[in-house]
Amino acid sequence: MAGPAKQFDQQQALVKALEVFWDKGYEATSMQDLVRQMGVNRASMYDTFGNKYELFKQSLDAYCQQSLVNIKQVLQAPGSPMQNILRYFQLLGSSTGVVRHHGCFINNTAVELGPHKPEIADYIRHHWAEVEGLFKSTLDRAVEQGELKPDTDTAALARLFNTLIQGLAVSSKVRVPPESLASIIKTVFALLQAAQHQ
Amino acid sequence: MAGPAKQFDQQQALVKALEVFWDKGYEATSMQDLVRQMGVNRASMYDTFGNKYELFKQSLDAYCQQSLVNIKQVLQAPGSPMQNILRYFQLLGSSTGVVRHHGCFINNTAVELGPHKPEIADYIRHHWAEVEGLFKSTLDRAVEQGELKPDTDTAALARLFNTLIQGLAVSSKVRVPPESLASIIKTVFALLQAAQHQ
DNA sequence: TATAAGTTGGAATGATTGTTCCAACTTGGA
DNA sequence: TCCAAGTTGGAACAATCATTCCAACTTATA
Repeated sequence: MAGPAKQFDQQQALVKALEVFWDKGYEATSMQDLVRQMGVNRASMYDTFGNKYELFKQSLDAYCQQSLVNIKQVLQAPGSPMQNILRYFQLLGSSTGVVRHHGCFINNTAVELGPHKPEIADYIRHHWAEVEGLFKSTLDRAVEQGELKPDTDTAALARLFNTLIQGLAVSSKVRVPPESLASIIKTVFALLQAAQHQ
Repeated sequence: MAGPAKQFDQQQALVKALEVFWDKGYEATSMQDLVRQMGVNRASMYDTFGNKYELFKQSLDAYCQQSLVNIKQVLQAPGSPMQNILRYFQLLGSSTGVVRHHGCFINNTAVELGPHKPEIADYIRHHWAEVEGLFKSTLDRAVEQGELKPDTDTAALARLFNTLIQGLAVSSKVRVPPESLASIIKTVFALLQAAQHQ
């Protein structure tokens, strides 16, 4: 093979594309927007990433992988499993968290494209299954360590947590005050706490 | 005033427009789609509803009003307040409910337009405040009737319910099996039940 | 029945959409 | 130092976008 190497960093360009899709959504993002923000030539973009839809899927994939890394980092930290889960929810509501930032890209994509792109719906469903798996194994450790009662349905609780995250992400879209969102998390953990002492 | 009356039912046309926006979202819906589905002339549409954005807002308003009627009908039914709330969640997951249908139009709109149209974000935030108000007054009745402990934070619990609805609506977009969603609702109510006997 | 107000279909608008194409340029291997 | 492979900028593409405009038509009132 001859010819010059690409004049742009492929990974970095993908992150730029992700930011645009994250902010505007799939339909509202034009190739013009992408070319401008990515700082890459039109032809190079098509040559490297295929087309708008393929580029979008690659952006989604990058985001999901990073998301799993972030979740693991918090949930699998040493110390109390339940405290780790609580900390994860608190991070969501922090200034850099999904709730205060542009919301969650996966959430946006599920809503916008889920019903019309089965391929993307499947991808997200599987991603969420992984997320819930991480929550479940953390909850199982909590059971082992006596933080939760032995008969706890950890799988269902893990699904509840993910559903709650999606709900918080949607609420954040209309600028619900952070205190309101914090009170929701507090309520759930208080319920969980109370149910242990039955 | 002279001249012929409109040859179409304004209310009926609005419902048709709502269906299209509900299915495809704001950006992905073209005026062509609307003209076709509404069965109305292009010029009549602009004359009657203004433009695409105004038509969208009127669709959203119609949906929200109907939504409040539906919620009231279930929550304010005679009998146990907590049973009414449970029944509302079960209806969401039924064959005609939001979870199995195209999802919730308010949810879709919050995600797609919330961050970029403050006017719409405000509208939805206020609508959700009304919804939460309905849940809260139902929960307050539950406290009065001894179904919930007197120190229950009914406002926070009402917010939790709405957040949960939003989360379920998002999950439904990627065809999460209805049993999974049902198990989440079951878990929440079991937690609530358990916390009463502390 | 004549007139004016209002509605309707369809063409036309200019802007923007995603994508393709091509000539100019750059660089690795012989 | 050539040549071929590959990249780049920018023009060009047809299709579609939301919106406007106008002539033909319909109807309520006088």
